Parts: sequence; C-alpha cells; structure tokens
Amino acid sequence: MSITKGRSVTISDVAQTAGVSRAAVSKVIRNAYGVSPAMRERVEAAIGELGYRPSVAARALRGSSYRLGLEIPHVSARFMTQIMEGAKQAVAGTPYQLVLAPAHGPEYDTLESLADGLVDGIIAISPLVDPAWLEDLGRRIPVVMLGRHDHPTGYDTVVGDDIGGTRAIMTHLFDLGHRRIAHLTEPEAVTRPGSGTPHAVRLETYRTVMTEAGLADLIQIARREDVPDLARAATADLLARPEPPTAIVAGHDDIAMGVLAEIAATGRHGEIAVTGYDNTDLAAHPLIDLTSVDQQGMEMGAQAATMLLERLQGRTEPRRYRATATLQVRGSSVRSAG
Amino acid sequence: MSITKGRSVTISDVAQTAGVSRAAVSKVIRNAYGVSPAMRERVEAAIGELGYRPSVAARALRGSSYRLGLEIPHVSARFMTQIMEGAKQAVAGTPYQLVLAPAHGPEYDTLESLADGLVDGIIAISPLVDPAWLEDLGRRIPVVMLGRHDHPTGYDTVVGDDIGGTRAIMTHLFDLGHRRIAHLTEPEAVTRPGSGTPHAVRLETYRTVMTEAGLADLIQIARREDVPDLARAATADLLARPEPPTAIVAGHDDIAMGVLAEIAATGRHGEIAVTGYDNTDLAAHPLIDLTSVDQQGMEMGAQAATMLLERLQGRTEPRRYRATATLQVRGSSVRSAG
DNA sequence: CGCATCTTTTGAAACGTTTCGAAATCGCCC
DNA sequence: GGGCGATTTCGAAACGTTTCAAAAGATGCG
Repeated sequence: MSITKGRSVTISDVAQTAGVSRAAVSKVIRNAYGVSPAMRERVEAAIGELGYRPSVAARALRGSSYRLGLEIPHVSARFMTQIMEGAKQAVAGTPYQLVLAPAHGPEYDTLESLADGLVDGIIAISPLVDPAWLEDLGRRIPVVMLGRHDHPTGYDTVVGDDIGGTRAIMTHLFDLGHRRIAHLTEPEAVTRPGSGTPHAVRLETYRTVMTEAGLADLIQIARREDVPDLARAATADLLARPEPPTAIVAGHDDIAMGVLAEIAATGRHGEIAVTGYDNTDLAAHPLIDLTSVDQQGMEMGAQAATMLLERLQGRTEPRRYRATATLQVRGSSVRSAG
Repeated sequence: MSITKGRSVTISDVAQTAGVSRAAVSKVIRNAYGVSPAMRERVEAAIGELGYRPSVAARALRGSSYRLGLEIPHVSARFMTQIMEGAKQAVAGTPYQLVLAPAHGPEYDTLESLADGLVDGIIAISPLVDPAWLEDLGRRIPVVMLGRHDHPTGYDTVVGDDIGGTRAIMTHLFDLGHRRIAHLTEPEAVTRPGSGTPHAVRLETYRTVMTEAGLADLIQIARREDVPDLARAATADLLARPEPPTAIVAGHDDIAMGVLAEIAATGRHGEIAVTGYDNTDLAAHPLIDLTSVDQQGMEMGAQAATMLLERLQGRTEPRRYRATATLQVRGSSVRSAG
C-alpha cells in the first residue's frame, strides 16, 4: 500500500496508468457487471500502485456517499452509547460507514445538515421534532427513528416497551410495600403528554398505574433541568417535601445516578428505593447495584441500522421494531420501611 | 420556512427564481465580497421561499464541506465523551459542523474514510497509528492528534501531563503508606514502551517512580483485555497473587470502575486503595468516590477543535497544547493498613 | 460629455465520480 | 469469410457547487 502524497490521485490517474477509460475504473471499484478479468487485474494493480481512494464528495454528488448518519441528542448519555455500539456492529461488514452527528441546539439543524448530502440514510433520536416534518424528511432520504411511539408511514421506527417496562417497575415497588412513589423525569419539553416520546410514555404509565392502584393522590412528579447534574437538586427537592417518597422511579439510569448520589450524600443510602431505566453498565456495578429495566439498547441500535440498510436496498413500506423490556432487580430497590 | 419536497432544490432554482446568475447566489450564501444590497435581498427571499439548502457533496467536491471529523476509538469510554463534549462546544457558533467517526477495527480505515473528502479537517485519538503515516495524512488535510507525546511537524497535538499526573498519584499513595502498588493498564498494544501513548507514558512513569523509591521489586503490572469488563478479571488475578498489592493504580477511570467492582464483589470494599485517571463524572459520585487525575478532557477537546479551526484559517506551523493534570483526592485512596 | 476607474454581475470551466447509449471487439455458425 | 449476438470498452453528459476572468453598469473627473 503506497502512501498518497501531494495532490490526491483521481480516477483519471488510475485510468491513465491502467490504460483504460474512467468508466472502466469506475466499474471495477464498484464491482459492476461487465468487466473482463484482464481489465480488472490491470485496474486493481493501478489502484494499488497509486494508492487511489475514491472521493466521497464526488460519489455523493453523483449518487451515494456510503455513509450512514446517526444523530444523537446527548453524546454523554449512557443509553446513547449502547445505541451507537449496536449500530456500529450492524454496519460493520457492509460497504457503509457510520458517522455520528451530535445535535447542538435544535435537532432540525443537525438532521438537515445530515440530509444535505452527507449521508445516504439517517438514524435519529429526536424526541422533539415534528412528525410531519419527519415524514417530509423521509421522503427525501431514508430515515429510521428511535424512540417514537407513533405509526409513521414515511420512515421506520425502533421503540422500546416503555409501558411494559414502567409497569414492571411499579409492580415491583408495590410488591416491596411502597405506596409513596415519586417519578423523577426529564424536562417538560421531552415529556409532553401525547408527544409519544419514551419519557412521556413512562410518565403517563406511572400516572396510570398509580391511579389504578388508588394512589392518585400520592402521585409526585419531579423533573431535572437540562444539565445532567441537576437530578441531584431535583431529588433534594423531593426529599424535602412534607410527605417525601419512599421510592423514586427515575426516568433512566443517568437520572437514577443523580438520585443515588443525593441520597448517599445525605447519608440515607439504602433507605429509599431507587429504580432506573436502560440497564446501563453502571447499574450492574456492585457499588451502584441499581434496579433497572433492560430494553436492549444495543439491539435497538443494531436493528435501526439494519432497517436503514434494508431501506437502502429498496424497501419502502414502513417497518417498526419493538424491543422487549425486562426488569433487572438489584439492590437499590429496597423494601419499604413503613 | 417552507419544507422541501420531492426533488431537491438547487442553486440554479434559486438563481432562476431570483432572476440572477448562479454565481450571484453562490456569493450571497457565502457572504462573499461584491454583492449589492438589492441583489442580496432578492436572493435571500428566493432562498427562503424555496427552502434551499446547499449540497454538501457539491461543496466538498469544489472546496470545503464545512465538516470537521472527530475519530474516536471507543465511543463508550467516558473520557471520550468529555472530548466530544468539549469539541462540540468549541465548534458551536462557527460555520463548521462536527461529525464523529467511531473507529471499527483498524483506525487507518476510519481516518482514511474521513480524509476521503467527507471533512475539511480531522481530530483523531489514535494511539496506534504510525507517526510517519500521520505526517502524510497531515499533508493532505489538517490534523490534530489527541494524546500524542511526540513532536510532529505536520499536525498539531493536544496532550495531557501524563507524567505529572501519574507522579501525583504515586506520591499520594506513598504518603498513605503504600509500597505494594500495582498498575492495571490497557492491553499491550496501546502501552508499548516508547510509543508515546498516554498509557505507555503512565506505565513508564509508574515504573520509574517505583524504581526511584527503591521499590523496583514490588512492581506489579496487570492488563485488562480489550473488553471493558475484563478489568475485573485482571483485578481478581492481581488480588490472588501471593503478595497482593495494597493499592491499585488504574490506567483510567473506566478500568478503576472494574477494579472497584471486583473489590466490592469480594467484600473488601475500602480495604485496597484504588485510583483512576481522567476524573470522569463517575469518580465524583458519592458511591464511587474515586481518587482520580483531572486532565480537563473537555478543555482538551475544545482546544483540539480550536487548533483545527486555526489550521483551516491558514496556520501551518505545528502547535501543541498541554493540559495540566491535578490530582483529585477522594475516598477510594485509603490509607495502607500495614 | 468622454474616458478611466470602480463596483456589480455573469458565463463557463472546473471538481471527481457514475451512468447511459454507442462503439468496438469477440466468438460462433452457416 | 461474412453476418450476428453477446460481451467488453469507451466517450460524454450529468450531479451542484465555486471560482476566475471578462462583461456590463456605475461613478467620478477633467
């Protein structure tokens, strides 16, 4: 493998070196039909000799870039790393390359900028974008959305069983004798009722289950602000209320970490039940030992990537993958003292 | 903002709508010199009406894509998220967009694929690639390398004070009465002596300090295999040795988490001193409470991005940023029992 | 008012691929 | 050996921008 230096080598250089036309080289590198063994060999030799690599830009302009985009709202959220890992695995071995686009500010911009010709398809985790807008995006470029509970026609979805998962948590806590159960979730924007985001569904389910159990008046909801660390502050708030909860259901493991931190910092570790969601690697750590719902993040990421690849193969009817949710009981969900 | 549908709208459409030439539109969208207010207004109106967005592919082919690439070996490593976060912040507000490229397998491929016209510049965290190869890459496209202790001429570097950080840890442990101090680090490939990777330097510094202290025969080195979870296995090995260490210096916080896990799982939490590196958010968690070295990961990411932007502005002489390392003492570094 | 000097606008040529129809070559059979 | 399909190769036209030199239009000055 020779190392390219100076001005980059183009398909014309290869064609010239091999003594064939540009079209011929193009066919060889794409494994297209209709190229004789002799020609293939000469072209490949020239490619090797010159260290030629096709320009993604030129390819993208003409057709496809062989890049898949994964848009992520929060790079540091533990759940996201599961998704990324899964998607990466699924894409490995295909001619496609995965690129991640961290959203900064409004997700629309990030998605647009991906759609602007950088990638051939998009996996997005964007609870806040408008479904109609997404349908439109799906018309321009293949799209798979993660964590959407609606039933779109123009793109695919990968979604967890947020109802089942939340119900499992609640049942578990009831079994442990808890009644005064609070829910600590994400900011308002991400949990708006009817919006169909995972956290909206979890919140709604929490409400429903509490009400079904005749505990409607014990419903307590707290939110963390956008900065991750503020889960601690929200927990402090909860615990300072006149009738503090005996159990806190956190929207996901990262929030639960904040809850555990606050409880531990006030010397009450083990006195209040805490549950998370996503079963991140932290939850399994002996020092954290967090009861959590496993919704197979890696599998979700992998499925999303696979579905996107299918769309690139030509599938047009929408598909949906629904991951199962299973409760992982660990030490953090302590029995109610009452 | 109207929503694009069907075939995408090109610069020609805008030109036609506005009744000007393509070149004129191009100038407007690039804020180039020599466009009258009247024309600017008409063009901008047309852009708005049509919902035009320039094609990245076409731009890239012609000059720049306004994308910066950040290559990351392990998306789930906590330290990486600091870097990403920092780089994201630094790029925000510039006309550039950050894209992340998770390396799968050999980093060469990922870097090449970034250089193939996708991005205008590259930030890389690739301990394993050959310096000469990198110099060559740097000749084709601006490059900033994170965690390189060499002094390249063709690209910039951002590096931590691995010697200082490691010395601070060792001094701290000596002060606590430890002598039998083990080092648990990354696999062989990443710590080869003289390779100049952060972990190679930390390992070397550990060796040096131990030797200086006359404890050369107490040097104990363990490695985790590539799977993150295997830090636990490596710890178990260490603790099963005839003369087990009283303190374990982990290569970074993620490894330290495994060490803590194993120690806790065997019911010996608090009996063995543990230190990490990177001062990730976990280290500060009350339940983890890990002594660690803060090397300002976010700042490193931000500096890397800034330096890359400078290069895109035209700077050519190499620069280097060296982050400071400060020890964060926490509960995990317990006093030696002996 | 004519000419020189600026400024604004334009046309056309890149950039490096893919694609499509046409040209060339080959093998085979009558 | 001429004719005919099938195969292999090629030339040229896209794709959507930017750029550069040149055209056109203002402006100022003598």
